[in-house]
Amino acid sequence: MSDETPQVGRRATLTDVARAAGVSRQTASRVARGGENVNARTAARVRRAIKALGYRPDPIARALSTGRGRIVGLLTHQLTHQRTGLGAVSIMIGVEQAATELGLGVSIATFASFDRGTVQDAVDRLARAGCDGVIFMAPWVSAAKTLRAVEATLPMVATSEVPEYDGLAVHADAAKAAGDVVDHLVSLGHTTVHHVGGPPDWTSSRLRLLGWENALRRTGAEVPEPLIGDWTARSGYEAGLRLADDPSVTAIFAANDEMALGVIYALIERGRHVPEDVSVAGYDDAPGSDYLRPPLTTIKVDDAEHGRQAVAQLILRLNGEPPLPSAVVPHELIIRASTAPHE
Amino acid sequence: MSDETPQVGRRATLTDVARAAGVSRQTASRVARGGENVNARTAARVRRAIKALGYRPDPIARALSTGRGRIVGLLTHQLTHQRTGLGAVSIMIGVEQAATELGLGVSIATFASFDRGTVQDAVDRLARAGCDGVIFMAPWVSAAKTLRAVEATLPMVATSEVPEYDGLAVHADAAKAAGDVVDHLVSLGHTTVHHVGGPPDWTSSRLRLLGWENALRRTGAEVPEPLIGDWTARSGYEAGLRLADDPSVTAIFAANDEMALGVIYALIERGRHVPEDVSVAGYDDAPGSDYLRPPLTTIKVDDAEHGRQAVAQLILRLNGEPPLPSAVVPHELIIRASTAPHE
DNA sequence: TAACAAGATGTTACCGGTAACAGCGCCCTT
DNA sequence: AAGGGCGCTGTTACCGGTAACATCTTGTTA
Repeated sequence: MSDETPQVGRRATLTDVARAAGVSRQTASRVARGGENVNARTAARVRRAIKALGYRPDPIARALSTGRGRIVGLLTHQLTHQRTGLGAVSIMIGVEQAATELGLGVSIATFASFDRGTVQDAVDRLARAGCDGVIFMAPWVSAAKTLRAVEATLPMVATSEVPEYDGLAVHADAAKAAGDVVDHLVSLGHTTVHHVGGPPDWTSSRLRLLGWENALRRTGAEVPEPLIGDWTARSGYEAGLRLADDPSVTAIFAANDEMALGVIYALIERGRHVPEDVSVAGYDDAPGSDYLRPPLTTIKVDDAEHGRQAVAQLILRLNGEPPLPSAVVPHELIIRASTAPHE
Repeated sequence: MSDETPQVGRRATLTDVARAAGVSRQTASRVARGGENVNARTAARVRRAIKALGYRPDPIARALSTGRGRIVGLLTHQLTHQRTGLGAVSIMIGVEQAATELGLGVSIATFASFDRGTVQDAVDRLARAGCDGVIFMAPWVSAAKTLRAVEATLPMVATSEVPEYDGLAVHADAAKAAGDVVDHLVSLGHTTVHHVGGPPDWTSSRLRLLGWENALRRTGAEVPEPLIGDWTARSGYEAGLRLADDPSVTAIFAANDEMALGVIYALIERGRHVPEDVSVAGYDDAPGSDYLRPPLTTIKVDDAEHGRQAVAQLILRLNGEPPLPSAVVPHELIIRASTAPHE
């Protein structure tokens, strides 16, 4: 094994390359980055040396020198339940895929509570870690101030719509999706649709509720008082108990699949059949929702694509280019057996 | 606003602190790190300057200088379904919590397929990003070689047991957990327990199957041929169809909740009641499994704790200290209505 | 043919830390 | 009183890159 075998011993540096190619470090650096203003013959020689030595630039040194780390920060919270969990991990994977494709690293920071200080700590960690920009999974409604504070620290893209915040955000059109669910149920002959919403301080709750309400209004249907859950099946169950004994309830839209599960449980427990007596729809297309009894009508969003689009927007932002106008993640209404014609 | 207001303008550096305190940069550095061999009075002066200027060390510069990045790498794959998805995100959160507590950053890299090259690329990315060590979520059986390759690049802790790999790993005792399920079913009067396993190249499949088999053997029960699924509810459904018509089947243990869902769907479709005719148990305690009909008996593992323990082991490893012997994540059998006495 | 622009390369300094070593004062030995 | 060790502090160099500027060729133009 010769001294120059790649991967053995100390990693090759630019200085090694320069020496091997008989040029200055600076010239080697120029070639390594793309070779502007370098003679073709020289460049070829340097490239040969790079290959022979297995040289790869050290991102840390580069970051120190340029002040830019070529790292995307991922800021997310620690709730582990369904809504956040599975969607979040898919978004993360999308982010990582897109970032890697662009040669960027990904650092993560999480926060346990939604208050300003905690979040700011997390952003600071990312900033100090050399992140050039942040993708912020900020799911709660009153995040506007926090978002502005984060944006002041680092360029940012949010992964949800946030009221009173007009910075960059990539998101699915949750209100439209909720409207699709309502339209579907109305078209099945239901005169109105009841709603079991998520916690009011969550953006997704708010938008799903809004979309539900607007769609009902649009069709001229009565808008019943919504019930509020906390995303868990148990809270869905409790809401379901309250709806089960009201014979005018024939269609229920739960803001996520888990709560839909609880709703169905309660309905059945009270002797009402799904979907014969009551149609139930969810949101998220959680794994397994196709083999519930009955299989659940729900909304599916491509979360990985969500993550990829967020990175795309962030990169444009970092390069000072105008954002893509099309940054809305597509959704799809998946109709299954939990919703059926009324009467 | 004075020049010294923290957070305004350029971040304070060690040089700024040194100048403000009237000492050399080196002394300032010593104090910033803990103040060995520094006069108490001097140290106090430096600390005051640090506070006044809002100085915080730059991890990048430190990493360049020391060669250690104070970053934990998180290596995981891109499958988004249940088993990986939700468990993975919880482990990640645990990792991030523990790392943050220790003042470490977290970088992630994902890989799309299990082949050596792809995984090695991902580790390399982490290595170049300044990670000191890696937590590797390597869920497949034949990973031993890959693990050794990763370990050769960076100190590593795996989050699953891997056959023929004797490096550090933190994991739940999946075989024991599977045994607990079987024991529970046997104690209910079932003469044997059928199994719907996950893909054979997954460690968790293998261990759950092994634990199931051993427990049956131990109790002297017959060991029926296991059926193999792919973690999805659909595959559980298909397995369920094959078991449904065999009257000797009275208890089924599925290797995850999603497949259990499919199994139950098939059984009911074929007119067999759960749990009256057939008991079904799953694994994972997926959100909502408490409001399935019937609520699902399953195994719950504290994934966040899993992540925390992995970090703890990694840190010991990095410091050259002996690993904790107790690195087994506890699990819990959760008994619900999907399992019932036989006869 | 002198002047000058553009291309190619090298030199120097710097990013913000840390390590290694040198120097200085002081107290304690002997 | 000289020597030695210790506590504290400063100096210098280095980590692996990049930016800014200087220098030296060329080829082009007036």
